[in-house]
Amino acid sequence: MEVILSRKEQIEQTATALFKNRGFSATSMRDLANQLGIEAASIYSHIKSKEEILQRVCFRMANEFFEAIDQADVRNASASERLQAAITAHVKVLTKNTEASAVFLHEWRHLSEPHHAEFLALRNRYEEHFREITREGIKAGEFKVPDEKFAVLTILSALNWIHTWYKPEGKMNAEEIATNLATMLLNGLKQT
Amino acid sequence: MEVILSRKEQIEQTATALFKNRGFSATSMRDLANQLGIEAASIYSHIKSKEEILQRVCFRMANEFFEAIDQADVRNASASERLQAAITAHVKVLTKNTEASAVFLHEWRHLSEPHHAEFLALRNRYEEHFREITREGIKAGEFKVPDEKFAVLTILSALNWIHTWYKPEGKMNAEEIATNLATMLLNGLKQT
DNA sequence: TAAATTTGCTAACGAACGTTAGGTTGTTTA
DNA sequence: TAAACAACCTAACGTTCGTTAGCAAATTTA
Repeated sequence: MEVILSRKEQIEQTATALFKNRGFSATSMRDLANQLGIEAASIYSHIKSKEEILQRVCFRMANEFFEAIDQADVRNASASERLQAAITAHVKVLTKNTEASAVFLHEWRHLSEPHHAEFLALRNRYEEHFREITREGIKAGEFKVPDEKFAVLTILSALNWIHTWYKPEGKMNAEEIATNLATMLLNGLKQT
Repeated sequence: MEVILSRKEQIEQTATALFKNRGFSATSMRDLANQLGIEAASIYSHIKSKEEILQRVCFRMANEFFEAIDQADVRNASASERLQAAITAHVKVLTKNTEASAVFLHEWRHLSEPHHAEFLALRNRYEEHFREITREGIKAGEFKVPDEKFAVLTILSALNWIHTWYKPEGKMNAEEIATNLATMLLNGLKQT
């Protein structure tokens, strides 16, 4: 199933890989052009600036994460079930595109204002979704944990390393990874 | 208790803060000089190159992490107790110096060869310590987890986010954070 | 007090950077 | 078939980069 990419999408994809491996600042437009087999100046027929690429990747991924947990959220379920669903959704987005995820997680700080602030607000809103579920679980007595902020940071931290080692051809598929992680982390919340 | 720093140590410390906040590549020698109140060229009276600073920080931290788990390791103890000790030691190093920890965790990839390879070998040896404990715990039936590599990656991932939010003046001190995290993560390993 | 060391300066180097201007070629649309 | 567009080129711009050379002043050591 070959997907035909426009030149602009090719540039974005190649840049994403470079941004993941070397970082945004350490990737030059000449590096990127070289990888594409064209001249650096030619890239500017398709994009406005180097930062525009970063912006597009960061905000597209933010959207994907939001859509994933929105679709996965089941009302009228226990906090455990809801958190399990959110974790699974998060892991699926992470594993579906590890390179863009890495950029989303690490390179956003090179965004200039106002995009930088806007990104942080989005991220906070995303994390708030997890905090809300966790708070409910604490209130209902499902989770025994001193602080929901602390718990959520720990959970997301554990998840957000996946992009460094996940390979589609590895022995665990995304589903299994999600299940294992969700089980492990939920058990951690339940005990005292 | 004011510690008197040599000029070289001042440079290293200031550079570490900048490397954490903006990244190695996005920090220029002129930025660093400006922060120190001197000219960029003056820095070269004390160090050989920009990368030398990065090398010193990365390998000094690697040493600190090794020393911490070596001192903390208690033989003739259960895997749970040993892992608890290792987690606590790791967290203590992380919280004692969040800036150098951030550089250690994220900026090492800008090391050139052979330092880059040497660093990765050290990191692998460090993680092997955790894997060995976890393997033993699985064998002894203490931990119910499908794969020790997976478990260790998850544990260290959860720990290695601390530097982004930990503040010495926050409501949890390093000891409490370590205890909470160790409890949570160990419980995650024990259940099925 | 003489010598050595530390700490800083100004000036400048060559290289790399993101980006623009202006043009050519081939393909698609009206 | 003419016009519009997509995709790329060469050449060059102004800026910033890490770093070196050579020198000056202050402080420490012998």
